[in-house]
Order: sequence, then C-alpha cells, then structure tokens
Amino acid sequence: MRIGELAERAGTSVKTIRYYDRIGVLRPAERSESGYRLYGVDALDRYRFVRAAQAVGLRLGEIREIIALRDGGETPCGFVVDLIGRRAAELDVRIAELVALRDELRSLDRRARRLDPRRCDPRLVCHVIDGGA
Amino acid sequence: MRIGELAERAGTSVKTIRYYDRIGVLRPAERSESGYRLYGVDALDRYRFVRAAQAVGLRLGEIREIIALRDGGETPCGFVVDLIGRRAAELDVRIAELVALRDELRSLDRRARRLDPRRCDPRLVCHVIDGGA
DNA sequence: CTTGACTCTCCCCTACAGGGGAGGCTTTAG
DNA sequence: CTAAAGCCTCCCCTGTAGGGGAGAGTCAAG
Repeated sequence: MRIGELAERAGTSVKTIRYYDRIGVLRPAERSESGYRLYGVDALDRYRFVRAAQAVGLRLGEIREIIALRDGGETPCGFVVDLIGRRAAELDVRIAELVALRDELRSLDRRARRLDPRRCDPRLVCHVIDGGA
Repeated sequence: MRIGELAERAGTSVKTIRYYDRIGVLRPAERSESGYRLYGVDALDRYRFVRAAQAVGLRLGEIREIIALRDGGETPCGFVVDLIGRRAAELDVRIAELVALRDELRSLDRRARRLDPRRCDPRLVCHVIDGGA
C-alpha cells in the first residue's frame, strides 16, 4: 500500500508517516520504480507500536533504538524495562517540582489577596512577586 | 553602568541582558553616543523581579505584560493574581496527567518483569508495550 | 599609538514532533 | 488525452530562553 492509504488507515497524516521514515521508526518495505513508498500490512502494527510507545512517554529517538534492537534480531525487552524505569523516576522528580511550584503559586495567591494594590512599590514592579530586593 | 557590569552584578550573562532588552522586559535607561546600553542601579531590582517571576513559572512574555502595565502607570497586581491563579490551575491538570503517566509506567514495569522475553512477538517489536494489535 | 577588553548588530543553532507550501513527477479515472 | 489526485524532495516555520560566533566599532591603560 502507498503512503496515503497507510496514513488514512492509521488515522494520521502523510507528513507524519514520511517523518517516521526519515527518522527511522517506520521505513517502507520498498520503493516503487517511480520512488513511491510502499508499505506492507505490518506497517500498521508498527505504527500502532510507535504510538503506544509515545503514549507512555517515550520519545521517537528512544523508540527508534528499541526498533533497531528488534530489527537487529535482539529482544529489546530489557532495554525497554530500563527505559520505562528511568522515565518513571524522572517523572517522580518532575512531579515533585511541579507540586512545589503549584503550592507556591497557591500561597502567593492567598497572600496577594491580603495585600493592598495601592501600596505596591513601583520599583518592585509588583509586590505580589518579590524579587528579594 | 554598562551591560557587562550589570550582567556580572546580576550573576548572569551579557547575552541574557541583551535578550531581555530585545523582548522588552529590561530596557536600558539610555544609550551612550556610541550606542552602548547604559543602565541605572534600578536595573538590578528589575532584573531580580524578572527572575523571581520566572521562578514562579511565568514566561517572559507574561512578565513583559506585567512590566508594561507598571510602566504604563497601573498597578499590575490584579493581572498578576489572575495569571498565577490560572497557572496554578494549569499545573493541577498537568500534574494529574504526569501522575497518571507515571502510574502507568510503574504498572508496565511490574508487568514486564513477569513476562518472558523469549515469547516476545517480533511483529509487535516488544510485548512490554502493546500497540493493541 | 597600540593592544586588549568591551560592546554593537546580525545571523544561525538547540530540542520536539511534525505542519505548510513550492515546484515537479506519476498514476488513475473519465 | 486530459485533468485531478497523489506522490516526491527540499526548505522554512512553530515555541522557549537564550548560546555561539562573525565582523566591526569603542574605550581605557601602558
């Protein structure tokens, strides 16, 4: 099948499929004489895998590595497990940062409601946010 | 004072100060005849405000708006309160997404440890991540 | 007077996952 | 045969907060 059909069956855009070819996560089985990308039915499974991997937070560069292992004849499972373990740990850190930031915003918000705008020092731009000056 | 001194006193780079001028969050008081940026001492306070605002998650574009209000003679406090309220709400959403993602990664991780890599179906690339095929 | 440090503007580069469009073939239907 | 639709490559664009470096002008000390 050609790229347009694959894109439609996959529910995505032709641009995306071309992009996946370019970065090496979904290569066409072959090219026609005129240079058209030709895909087998398995391309649809491959596409779904890429999307599933993206959905759990993997980047296309990482997905490419997984696929390269598979295409090199290895089982990428160990690599994948490592990857998702690390990603989960990164997420823990990121979540903690965001929670801290949100809590600070909330307390800033509460504080701001008790402040009088007319007493805002112009040099500080806004006393709600204090540059520690 | 010239840009180099300001950058050093502020503990940042000349590039950053120039960038802040360009986007309008920290303009020099004047220019010398030769075109050098000249800053007053208040530039340091202004710089600290910008950094403090960034630290609570505001973007430079938003900070510029706050500063524009202040320089226009208004007290930007109301605007700032709105902004941080909205930002906090966005963070709530974002945090919830990340927590869900992390939990999914954790459960994927647990599941993966019970799977046998030798039974991994090559068509699916890796059975740890299931494209739903 | 010259050298070295400082400054200026202008332009390209980064990550991420594509989107938009130009200009030019190829294929398919009528 | 012709027109429309599909496909190709190539290049620029998005947002964020600057970083790197070129080429040229400026300022202070020796």
